[in-house]
Amino acid sequence: MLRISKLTDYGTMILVHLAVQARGAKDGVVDPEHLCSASDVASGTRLALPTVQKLLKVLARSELVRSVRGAEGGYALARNPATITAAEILDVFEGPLSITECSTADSRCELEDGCPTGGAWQKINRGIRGALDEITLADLAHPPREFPLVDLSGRSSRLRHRPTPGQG
Amino acid sequence: MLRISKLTDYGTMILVHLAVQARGAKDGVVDPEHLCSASDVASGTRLALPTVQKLLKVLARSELVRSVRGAEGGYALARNPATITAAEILDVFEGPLSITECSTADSRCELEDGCPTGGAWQKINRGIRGALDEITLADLAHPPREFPLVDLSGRSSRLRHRPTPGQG
DNA sequence: AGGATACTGGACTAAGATAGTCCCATATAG
DNA sequence: CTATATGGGACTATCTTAGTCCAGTATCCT
Repeated sequence: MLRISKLTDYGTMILVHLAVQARGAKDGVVDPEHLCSASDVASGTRLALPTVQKLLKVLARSELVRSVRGAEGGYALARNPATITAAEILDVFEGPLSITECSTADSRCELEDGCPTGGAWQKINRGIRGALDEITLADLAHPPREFPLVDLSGRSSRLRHRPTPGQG
Repeated sequence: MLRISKLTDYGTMILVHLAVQARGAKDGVVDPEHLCSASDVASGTRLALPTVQKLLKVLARSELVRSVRGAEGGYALARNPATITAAEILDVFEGPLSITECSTADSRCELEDGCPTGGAWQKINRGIRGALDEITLADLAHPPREFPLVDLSGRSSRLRHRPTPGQG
């Protein structure tokens, strides 16, 4: 379905949570240095703690989130949300995005000569990446009313985020 | 990976094969009515016959390919390749594309109120679909030199299509 | 120093999706 | 009637994903 995985979806929620917290959603004080523990994020996003821990570890290894170890430690965005794009987020969780397996490192097209599609998928890739480069984490963290919520299909206009089972 | 499945990739190869055959690649005679049997397509694309049969059945149920049963039967494109978009092809094999599970029919967002991402993914969806609507099957069937083969990653610039195992 | 807190790294398992194959029924040409 | 082909669907092995858990390490505070 050309669909991102649930973990990527959850990871985006986590990033949004961090962005909102840094913006001072809780006490009105803007503090880009504000650290959130994994527990904070889990309760704030209603995701299961182990899952949140796993995803925060991945994020901390990326350039998007920084971490502080030890008591009173936690996680915070490493950069301004306006400079973090959806393309970067997908890269972190799903690797370099490409619509087909070729154009990745281990590409060995055994039908290369017989493959009549040429490089058209690359053009598609560029279009997709272009769309993803346009959206920033700041956009995602905006309150819904800032987006007109254009409904493409006449169905739901919200993300569906299920809490992971086994908690709560 | 935001990656399409192998079957979708194979299905696209099949469509390209049908487009090229109708264009008269074999004997120079343009014949939009030219029927290809599943065996023809399998040998032409070097994909395994059972896989090709399966995919052609899916395609025949869509509006993209028509079929003729019985001896001397086969498959042909139902429409001009220039009117078949990549978005349609993905729809056939992977269902209506949406980057997250919401905005599909069975959407029940249990965190709807707590979900702070608003409708931004919808914007991403629109961008992606826009890119996919720009590419037609005719583009895909063009010889490679018609596309500049812009290499996004400094790696391979061709699709990787592995023949299905179990067929010599 | 020592305990409490909290991130780090990786292993592990269950569930689901995917890829691929095969069988039987049906339709058509000769 | 037979050979050729599509139609529909079941079936299975394999891979990926989702989710959990454990042992290790760093830091704060008393």
